[in-house]
Amino acid sequence: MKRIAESTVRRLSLYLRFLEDFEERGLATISSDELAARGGTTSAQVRKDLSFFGSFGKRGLGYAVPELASRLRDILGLGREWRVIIIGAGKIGSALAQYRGFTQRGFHVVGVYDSDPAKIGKRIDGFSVRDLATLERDMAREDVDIAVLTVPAEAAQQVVTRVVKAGIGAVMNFAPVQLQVPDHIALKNVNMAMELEGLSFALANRTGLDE
Amino acid sequence: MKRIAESTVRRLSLYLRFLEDFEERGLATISSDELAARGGTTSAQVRKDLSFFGSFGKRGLGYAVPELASRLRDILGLGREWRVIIIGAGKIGSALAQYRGFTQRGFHVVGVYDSDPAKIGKRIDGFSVRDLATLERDMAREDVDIAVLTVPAEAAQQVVTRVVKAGIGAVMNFAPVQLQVPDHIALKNVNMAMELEGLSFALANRTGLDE
DNA sequence: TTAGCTTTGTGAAGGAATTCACAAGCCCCT
DNA sequence: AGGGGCTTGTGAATTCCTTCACAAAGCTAA
Repeated sequence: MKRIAESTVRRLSLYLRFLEDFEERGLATISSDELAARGGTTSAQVRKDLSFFGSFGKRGLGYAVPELASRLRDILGLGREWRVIIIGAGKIGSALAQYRGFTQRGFHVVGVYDSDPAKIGKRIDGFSVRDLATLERDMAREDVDIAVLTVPAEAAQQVVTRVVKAGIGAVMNFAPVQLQVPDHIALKNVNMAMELEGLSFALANRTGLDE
Repeated sequence: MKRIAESTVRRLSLYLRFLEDFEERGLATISSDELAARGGTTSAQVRKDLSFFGSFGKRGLGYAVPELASRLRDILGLGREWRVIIIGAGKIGSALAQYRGFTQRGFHVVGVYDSDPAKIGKRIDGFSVRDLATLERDMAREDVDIAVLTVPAEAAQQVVTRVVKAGIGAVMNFAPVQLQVPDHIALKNVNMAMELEGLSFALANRTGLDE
């Protein structure tokens, strides 16, 4: 398959959310134009994005809402449950562990880890925080697809090396460092400070930057 | 000034973090090559990014670490304090209110709001959660630069309209909706679900997508 | 002072993503 | 059955971003 741009995948994700909205409201079809208006993009962009994966619409009519939603879920791999561990039971890690949006979209948190003895054993939303030392043993026992890293920046590289070695497929990194991982591992960085600095730049330079 | 790409600003933010690292360790100069290696990019990219704002290096030598760091802070508007309000005192909002990284980089949280009577008045890390109804009155009294939105998706557009009307300059939106704001308002979306779906896509399609 | 090594700054080239624009297809109405 | 009105799917054009490649400059050492 042709390489799909990151930006395309992000938009597919957006489209899906709108489609689910429409689905709930019982609408049968939607046009690329309507989808575009919701997502702040253009109808050509919507059609191009979808065209990478096939042609799902009917000319003159638009897209069948439930069908397109279902196709997008397939494309995005949301048909199955992904098993997630959260490493780092601090503020952010705990908030994420309790975040309902995860489960709603098929991301099932199976474990929360920390290396701080004060946190190990604590209960967070039904999970008992596990000792990071047992990570490898646990991962050998239970399948884990995605690791969410909410550890301090200094520890992040070391931890990611461990989860990669233990066979993780994807990593979501909240630490403000650029992690080194092998090419076949999917890596996403979420960096609050960087986002804020983007806003700061815009404010300082009075540039609108609506995404 | 020429329009600066979003991606460039993100990288500047990264570079700055590395420079601060180097600064702490007392290194005097750094080359575009070293900066690039840290940031997972190329030296040409680093030089091009910087070139939009001037020429800060010395040929044959590289960049003076403290000087470049200081220039980047200026460019990113980190020389001053930005005043931030958080709207939505749920899990994520509370975690952000307590997030030290904000203050460390000059983002000063001046208020936390909610409209739920059960949350109003509660203390979060030194703040008493304010009634959202008083938003406009408060904003007229105290300068606010940035609003962080951690409200439910259904409420987000309505709330953003209010803060924009009240004179906000920038918005960081955690709700999984695409907000409509005037062109002159800077808007950043942080969307956990979208990031996860990016990973899901990568896993489902076995595509490495190191950013 | 000059030669040799290094690294910047930047036009030009190349590549990637978005937008344009239109033929092809579908539906409805008469 | 044919015409009119819409909307898709997609090559081509365009715009935006990254990479190349090299002249210009600085430093060191002899």
